[in-house]
Amino acid sequence: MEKQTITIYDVAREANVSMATVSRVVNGNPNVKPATRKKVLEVIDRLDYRPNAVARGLASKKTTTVGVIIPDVTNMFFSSLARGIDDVATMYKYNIILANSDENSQKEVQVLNTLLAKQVDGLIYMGHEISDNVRAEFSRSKTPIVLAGSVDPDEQVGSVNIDYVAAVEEATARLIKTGNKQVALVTGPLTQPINGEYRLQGYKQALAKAGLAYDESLVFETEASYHAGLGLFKQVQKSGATAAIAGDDELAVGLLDAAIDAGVKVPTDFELITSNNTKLTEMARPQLTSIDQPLYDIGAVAMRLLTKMMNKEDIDAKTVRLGFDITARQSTK
Amino acid sequence: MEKQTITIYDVAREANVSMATVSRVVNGNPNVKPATRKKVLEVIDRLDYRPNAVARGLASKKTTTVGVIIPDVTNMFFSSLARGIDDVATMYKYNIILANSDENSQKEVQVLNTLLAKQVDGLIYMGHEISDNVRAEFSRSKTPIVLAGSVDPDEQVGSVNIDYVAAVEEATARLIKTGNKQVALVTGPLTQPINGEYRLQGYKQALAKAGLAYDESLVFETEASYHAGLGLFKQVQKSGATAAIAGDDELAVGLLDAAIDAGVKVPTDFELITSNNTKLTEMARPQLTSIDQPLYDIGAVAMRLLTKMMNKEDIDAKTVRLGFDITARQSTK
DNA sequence: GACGGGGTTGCAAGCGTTTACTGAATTTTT
DNA sequence: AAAAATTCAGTAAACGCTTGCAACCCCGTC
Repeated sequence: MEKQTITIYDVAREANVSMATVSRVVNGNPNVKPATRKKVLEVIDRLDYRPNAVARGLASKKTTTVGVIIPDVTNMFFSSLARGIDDVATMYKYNIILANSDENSQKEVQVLNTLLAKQVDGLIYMGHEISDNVRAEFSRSKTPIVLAGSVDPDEQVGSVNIDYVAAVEEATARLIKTGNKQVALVTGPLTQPINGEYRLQGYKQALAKAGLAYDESLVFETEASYHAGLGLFKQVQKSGATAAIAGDDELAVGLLDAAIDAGVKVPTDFELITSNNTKLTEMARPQLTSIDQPLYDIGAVAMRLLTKMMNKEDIDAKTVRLGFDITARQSTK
Repeated sequence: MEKQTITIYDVAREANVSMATVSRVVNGNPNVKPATRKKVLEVIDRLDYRPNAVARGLASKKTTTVGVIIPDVTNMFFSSLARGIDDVATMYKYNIILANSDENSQKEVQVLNTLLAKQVDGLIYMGHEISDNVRAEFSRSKTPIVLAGSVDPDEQVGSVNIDYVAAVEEATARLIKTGNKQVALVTGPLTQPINGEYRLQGYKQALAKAGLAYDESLVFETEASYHAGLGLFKQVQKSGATAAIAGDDELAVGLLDAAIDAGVKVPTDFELITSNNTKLTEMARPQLTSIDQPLYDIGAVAMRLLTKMMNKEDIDAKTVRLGFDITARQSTK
């Protein structure tokens, strides 16, 4: 004897009204006499009725669920964004289907399809590189999509981020101002626009403005991970650089730890600025000076933007650029 | 002119078969002649048909979606579990609805209800304390539930974790062996069974076996956060403790950083063992010795267990206890 | 006291699939 | 070669809810 799930019919019967009426009170439709509403509400409460969201979704063509594609929840950068996303999603009564992609375009396409099959009302994409396949899916689908913390040269979909060019330029300038003639740029793959186009450009601009020549051997392309940083420091040091901009916090901590392990004093002998201002920057010793992009807010704003799109409200701008700061800590003079 | 979404009917018509047949091929039902299957598949491909998961869910009463309640994605401990969960979920064709609860029982109940309304096939709960409200919802619902990385004295639902008593006992013993007469235990709220019952018990057992008296003033109850650790170190030091067991990695890093900031040498003057072996333990300097609970695996196994429950397979044990280790690093002698 | 209307409520048609059940076609038995 | 068993495919009834439309009730009006 399974406990029979109770439906809108059961409520209707018990309350002596039609299911349409029950549906109306459940949905807050004003066309219900207060007395009736009260009666129905009581029955709902008594029967512990809980509307079946799947049936609702089928009938209304809205699932109040959005898909979120994330490279890796375990990465603070993305989990911070995710937290912002989830909080405003909750605020607007949406739920989030979270799917890890490992930045693997095949998985991304795969995930994108199951998400669309599940009829999500919207989609938030995080990741540093939008492959052609993914881009194709984006333009084919008419589901609203917003990029969070990602840049995309062709602005097909919504997106929220900061001005990475300006941020890196400012950070680099700062390092130059404290006397560093050779500043290294250490980032993830240059194929990712955020690195290969934006950060690199900001870096070059700062150099140019300071009258310094651009030296390719000071640009290090690696994986954005702690271990990559740890392993790369020696080379960075060998290049003659006395300071570095890191494109990722874990990467920066790796660099920092390697410096410490090698007996290099930070910031005295080597200065370091990182990019994401996650908790890690505070936890490191010395604490890391960082470009402060408001991760949580980026996620939050992205989700907010998405709600507007799902609501078909007018959007003033499909891409929102949030402000950034540079938080000075102990890894710079 | 909106692009009309195409349904199973469209496919059926184009392929000159009934929708039932299309449904069969989509679901891999063997009762379809190969030739027919091929024909249908071609049409599906040509029309770019994608089965509507919501309709499927309604008809089949399965959503291939599981709910995951997490205190905070931003916390490495939980995000590591989440990653394990998502990976095996994906492996078994499930998706995950992720909801942050902030360990707030009101939010938890709230979330639990929307998750159940969405007809998730199963539920994974993370959190250190199961409030009575939540427990009540658990026993009322007939949806399979598994706790990941959480302990619950009354074993109503499935759960996957390690033997926290033994782990802390071993860690404490280790600290005692290296000569510490006064070992502090620094954890989150003692109201959480994992702290107030398990860890504390393990701690006491180690003390007892070493013939040391239990001293309440060496037990510190705080919030499991970096800042809490940072602020608490002075008190810990004042208590006379020369070593500590921390119940959380961020907390431990806080303690460690405060020690460094105060000029206390770790491990020479103060030894520290933490509990979760997240990436943080490697990133800290000195690196943190830690109880090594296999977070990813706990998540993975929890999800695996859940799939079995959803499948109504026989379960040998509702609660599985994974092994643990103690990874020695630089914060202990 | 018949009439016009707004406020309420019920009816019933979907929403896009799954899945008994049935029936026809084909193959296997005997 | 007829009977029995299989295979393959179609019919139609759910699944639980939303929603346009129609019907009804109750007032205030004239």
